[in-house]
This record gives sequence, C-alpha cells and structure tokens, in this order.
Amino acid sequence: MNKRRSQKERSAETSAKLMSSTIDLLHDQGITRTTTSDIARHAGVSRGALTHHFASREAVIGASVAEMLSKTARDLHRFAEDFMARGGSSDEIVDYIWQMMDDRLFYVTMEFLPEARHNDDFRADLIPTVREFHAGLDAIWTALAARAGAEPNHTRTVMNATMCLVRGMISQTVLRPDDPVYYASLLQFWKGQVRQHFPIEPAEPASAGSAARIR
Amino acid sequence: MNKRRSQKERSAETSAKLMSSTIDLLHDQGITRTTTSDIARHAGVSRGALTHHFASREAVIGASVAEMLSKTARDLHRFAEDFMARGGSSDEIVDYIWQMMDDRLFYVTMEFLPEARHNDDFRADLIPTVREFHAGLDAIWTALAARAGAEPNHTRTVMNATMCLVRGMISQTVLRPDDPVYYASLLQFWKGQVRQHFPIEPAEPASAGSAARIR
DNA sequence: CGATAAAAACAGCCTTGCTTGTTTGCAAGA
DNA sequence: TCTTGCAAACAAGCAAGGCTGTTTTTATCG
Repeated sequence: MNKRRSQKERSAETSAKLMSSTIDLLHDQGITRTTTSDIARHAGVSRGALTHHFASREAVIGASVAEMLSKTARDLHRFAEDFMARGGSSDEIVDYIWQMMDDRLFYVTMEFLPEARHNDDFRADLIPTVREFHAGLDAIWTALAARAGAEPNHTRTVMNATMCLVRGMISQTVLRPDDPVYYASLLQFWKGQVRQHFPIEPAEPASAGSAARIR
Repeated sequence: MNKRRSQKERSAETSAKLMSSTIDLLHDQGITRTTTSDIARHAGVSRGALTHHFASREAVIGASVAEMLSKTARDLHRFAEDFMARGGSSDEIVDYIWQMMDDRLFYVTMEFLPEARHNDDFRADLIPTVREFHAGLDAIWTALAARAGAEPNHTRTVMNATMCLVRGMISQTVLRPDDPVYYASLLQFWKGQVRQHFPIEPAEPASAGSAARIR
C-alpha cells in the first residue's frame, strides 16, 4: 500500500524474504538441491538482489539458519515464562519440544548438520546461536525444576536426554515413515520416564487426553 | 601375492574397494564433497572402473551404504549370540550400541539421510536393508528380555528409545564437540534407566569400571 | 522548496570450473 | 576368439560468482 519505503525497510524486507525462502527450500528440497537461483525465485527477487545482500551461498544459508534458531530461542523463553506463571506439567514440556522439533526445526537441522561437520567456518559461526538456543531450553527446564524442587544438574540431564531422544526420533522418521503410532507410543513412554524425576501433582487422570499430536 | 586372479575375484575386489572407499569419503568429507573421481582415486582405480561396476553416482553410494548396514547387522547377530551364551548386562548393550553408532555408522548415516528424505528411489532401495539392520538389534534385546523375563513389547520400546537417544547424542556431537564428559554422563544416566526395566543380577559393584569409552 | 548528485537496492547476463555420464580403446582372463 | 575388466578421452549441463546496467531512495546545494 505505502508506495514509498525507506531503504532500511526495503533492505530488511528483502533479506527477510530471502532467509525465510532459504529455510523453506532447505526443508522442502534439501540443502544440496537448493541453488541460489531457487532461493531468489522463491523470494520473488532477482539473483542480483541475493548477491547484494549476501556474499555467498554459504552466507545466505548461515544467516537463515541463525535467524531460525534465534527465533525459536525467543519462542522457548516465552513458553518458559508462561509455563512458570501457570505451573504446567513435565508432559507438557515433552509435547512442546516434540512439536517444535517436528515442525521443521530438526528437519532443517538435518540438512545443514553435515555441512557444519565438514566446514569449520560454517560451524564456528553457528555455535554461538546454538548456545542461545540452549539457553532457551534451560529456561523451561529450570522453571520445571523450581516447581518440582529437583536438583538443577539432574534436571539438565533429563533435559538433554529428552532433546537427544527427540532428535533421534525425528531422524528415524526418514527411514521409518508413516508410523505415527510408533512415535506416539515412544513419546508416551518417555513422558513416564520424565515424570519419575519430577514427582509433582498426580493430576486428575480424567483429563489425560493430552496425547501427543504426531506429524 | 597370487598374481593370477579369476575375473570374479578381480571384480569383487574392485567393487569392495570402491564401496569401502565410498564409506570412508562419506565419513571424512561428506556426501556433497564426495565426487566419483574422489572415490575412484581413493580406491586406486580409474573412473572408468567405477562406471563399469556402478551405473551412477547414486548407485555407488546406495550399494556402499547397503553393504555397510548389512555388515553391521551381521555383527549385531554375532553379538546377540555371544551375549545370549554368556548372559551379559543391559549396561553392556548400551555401551555396544554407542560404540557401534559412534564408530562411523551414524556419522555416515547423517550424510545420506537428507538424500533419502528427498529421493524416493534412494529411500525405497534402502528401507529393506534398514529392516535387516533392525532385525539384528531385535536379536540382542530379545536375548536380554529372555534373560530378564521382561515383556517383549516393552523391551522393544526400551530398545527403540535407546537407539533414538544415541542417534540424538551423535547428532549433537557436531555442534557440541570436545565434551566427552557430557556424553559419558548422559550414557551413564541412560544405563541407570534401562537397568530399571531389566532388574537382573545386581552385579558386584567392584567391577563397575565398564564406563563408556567416548569418542 | 526544487533540482541534482550520490548511494544503495535490485536485475540480469556471462564466464568458468566442476561433475557426471558416455564412448572409445586396450589388455587380461575364459 | 571372445568376453570381461579397466583406462582415458570426450561431451554436456549446471551452478556459483563476478560484472555491468537500471531503478529507487537519500543527501546536498542553490
């Protein structure tokens, strides 16, 4: 509508479109099949615009991934605050994490992880953002630990195990597709395990219908 | 030594060298950086030899991965037999699985998983071999269940959780490197959890020094 | 305020290097 | 000799990065 936009606005908007497109394509067609032309086309700009904003293909991908992780970290902090305020259950946390990871986050991660493993610069640029992401996770589990009066160190172990389990589950969906029951039951099992470590409110079994929504 | 080899021998040997080189390169430099020239050079043959044995790049990689999984499945069955014969502990199984996955298996898997996700033919060719691999796993845990008198279904759940956990742990090593203590303690935690489900021999705590060898 | 210069955002082409699959040539074993 | 295993040159496509030209916004000056 507003025809005249400042340069900063134009620039930020184009960058954002490019980064969001990059994540879309990483998820939909994989990192190897995603060319800079694809990214520009999907964002509705020229390849020239892309090279104007990002020095190289590696740079677009790196920036896009960092952006995605930052955004997710912010979401985590918001959830932690909310969780702390109303006092949720550990089951809820497991569900939230599964949904977050299954909602593209870890599928996109699986795309760039090999690149990170073999490209030292790429990996080094990423690590700070990953730490930021983990701080978001910490916030959630710290909230739970405070509520259940659990030891922080042990809480962190359970948190890390949960993250690893979910990562592994999503990896498996690639070569074991179309089996929602399998993943739901694994998640159910895991919630039981976690509950052991945070023995809070028995919670009326009537409303136990918060089963995991899978895929 | 033996100068004269039959054609079959020559052929099989060259194929084996090519497949083994492919796995080496997938692990060392990643799937995207691995060209057919690289594979041939590493195997000490010409690119012509490679194309003689495999129709395409995709074919070499697919065959190499299938070969790797088959071999690992055979190892699993051997371990299961041995385990059954002498009656080992659940800790031992967790250690064995970690070592197996950390010894290149899952690093290589991380390389081809994205390809499998986006290439239907590649994935379809792989799935039978993956099932074969899982049969090997089943053999081990069935042995344990029989020994501990546990319910097979529940055993399978613990097994699947273990596999997912280890997959996730190895994924994490990429962006959280050089922290063996972290991975060792997670594994330690998990062994405790698994032990709960298979309450067998308390085992003299004197020889509890079978801690995980990490990386 | 209006014109104009400068800078930034953007478009599109072009070249180069790399990789893959194909084809041709040759030697070793059946 | 005839097939099979391998070597090496060949052909073609593609994608990334670099380069040049155009439009839009911002700054400067009369």
